[in-house]
Amino acid sequence: MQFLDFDSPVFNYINSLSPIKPVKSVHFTQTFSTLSFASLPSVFTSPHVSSLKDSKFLKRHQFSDTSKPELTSEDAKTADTSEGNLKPTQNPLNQHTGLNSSISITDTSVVPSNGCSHLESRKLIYEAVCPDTNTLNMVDPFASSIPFINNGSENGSFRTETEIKVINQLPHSKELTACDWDSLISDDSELLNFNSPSDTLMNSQPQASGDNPSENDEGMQGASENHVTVSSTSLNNFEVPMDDTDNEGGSSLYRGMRRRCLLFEMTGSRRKHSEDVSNGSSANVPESNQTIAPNDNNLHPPRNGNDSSRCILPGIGLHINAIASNLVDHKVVKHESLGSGRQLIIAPSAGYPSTGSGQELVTALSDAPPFENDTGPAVNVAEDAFKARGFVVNDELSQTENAGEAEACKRCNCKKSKCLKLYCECFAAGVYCVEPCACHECFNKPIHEDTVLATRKQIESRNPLAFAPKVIKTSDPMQEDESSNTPASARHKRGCNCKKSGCLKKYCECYQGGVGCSINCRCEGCKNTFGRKDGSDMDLEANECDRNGGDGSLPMVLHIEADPVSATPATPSRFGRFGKLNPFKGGGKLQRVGENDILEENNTSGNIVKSCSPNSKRVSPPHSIMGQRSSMKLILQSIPSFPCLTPNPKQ
DNA sequence: GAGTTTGAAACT
DNA sequence: CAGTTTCAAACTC
Repeated sequence: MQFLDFDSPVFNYINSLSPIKPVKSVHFTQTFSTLSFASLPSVFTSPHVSSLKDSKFLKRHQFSDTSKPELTSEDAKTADTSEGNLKPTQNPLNQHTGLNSSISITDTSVVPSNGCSHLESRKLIYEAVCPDTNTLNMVDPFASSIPFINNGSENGSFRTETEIKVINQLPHSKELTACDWDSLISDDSELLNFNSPSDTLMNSQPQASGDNPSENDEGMQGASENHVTVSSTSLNNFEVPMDDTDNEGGSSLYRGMRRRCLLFEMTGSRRKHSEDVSNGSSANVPESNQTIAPNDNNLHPPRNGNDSSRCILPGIGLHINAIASNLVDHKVVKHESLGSGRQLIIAPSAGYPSTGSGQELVTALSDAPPFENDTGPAVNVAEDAFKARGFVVNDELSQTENAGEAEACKRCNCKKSKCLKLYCECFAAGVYCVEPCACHECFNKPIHEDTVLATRKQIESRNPLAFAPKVIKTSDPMQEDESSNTPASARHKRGCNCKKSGCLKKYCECYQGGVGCSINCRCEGCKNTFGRKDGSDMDLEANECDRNGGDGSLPMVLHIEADPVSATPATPSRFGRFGKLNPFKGGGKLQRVGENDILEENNTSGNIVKSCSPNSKRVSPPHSIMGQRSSMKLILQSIPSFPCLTPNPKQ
């Protein structure tokens, strides 16, 4: 905001577009962040998840990678040096923001700053497809959200209804169901709101993020130097050059948002770059993948991939480990992010977050000042930010962060699997291995993206839920047992098969996931403190939780109330990561995890995500964020609800 | 840090 | 689908 010249034509223009005032943008920021998280919808990878999904993933994850990856050593240097300037790629912001960009009044025609017109076309198609792929939505947390985001981002502008319509008209668009788009478009007002914030962001935000230097080298430079070009409305253009002076302070929020956006965009941009550069790096990717992910093709590993902190792979479901990792990553982000914020990208998970999450973190950090109530130490701020975002962040998370640095640093140690099997925690969690990993002959790196994706596909073909979150909340009456109201209501998707551990050690996935055993378990001598297979001892849970709470070693479990519509198990974790919810139902509003109040308030909608830690501790919503709630809601809605729940086998 | 245990994942 | 093998995390010392 500060950077913005309120008097500038651009600003005026923006104002005219949106009722929202810049000042409020802050809230939006969070909201936005939330979106990011939210972006991931649910999740289960369904068998359908096709390449599309993958592709999306790739993009995402590129985002994540982007943070570093894009930067070549050279870039990195420049970026770093310039970082002060906020390398921030305008692109990211711009593109990404596009999402928000209501402003984006944009012409659909706008060519992304990136300049990849053809890409865009692809993207368009892709977008169209995405909506369809309910499956995607369902399946890939990343994917679902991504499409929109990416689209917007890639295109550099968010599509307005008109745009959307146009898209529909596109050849591929036919795949889209009208409903899908409708849902997307459905609420203009909301959309506007949503956008407006972003607009603000756009304007206000400097591109601090250096996230995608590569991507936007041009854009960025231009952006930084230039001022917003409203004309095309493309976000990219739109961007206001925040000059180097990114305000670290207030703008920081925006910055965070941007980053997220950037991440998404980055993917796309990355891909573009990668295309240029690589083609062959990766080995064999099934055509399907390629076709599906037009952009995916040549992924560039950001520098080897090593640099990239974990990159989230597309569409992978949450993994118990992932959760922990995420936590860890987040933490890391905090520390690092404070500085430049690039590092943040790490989203885990999945993560989801991935990416999103990672960014979120970043955002949080950077944003922290604005949000933070208490302004405590950076850490606190970050945590607050998390909570504020409604992340899955729950106490557990906090605990984990506090306690678990070691945990956070955990990485895989694969010797023979090449990190391409589910044995590998990183791979299973949908993230690339990073340097901290002690793996040998690791193929789970961006550089081998194609291989990774191909392997993923293969595994999914064998078991569609292989990458689905392992712990899910079952509201299914059938499965639900007495424990249903407790965190234990979450259950391991497959159940454990413990023979000797008594389900009291982390060998047991149920225990590890902080959930009780269920009828799905074949365990012997179950003593799971979170809930025995027979349903007894739930009372122990509380105690256990408390105990565990201390170490925070156990992953938190999100509870998602069963969505009648989506039979898919809501993956707690995923949601948590991405914060998205089931967009499926029309109007369903996503709730922030952990904010019980909100949940209650919005319960009517039906889809609710709750975050619970195994501890059952209640997560208290950030006080300061109240205003944000509304924004979140807006966001949620503004996020296109995924049209069809029905899995679209066809990608 | 090395070795053992464990159970999921993968294979047959 | 069941049995076996492989694998890497969790655990123990």
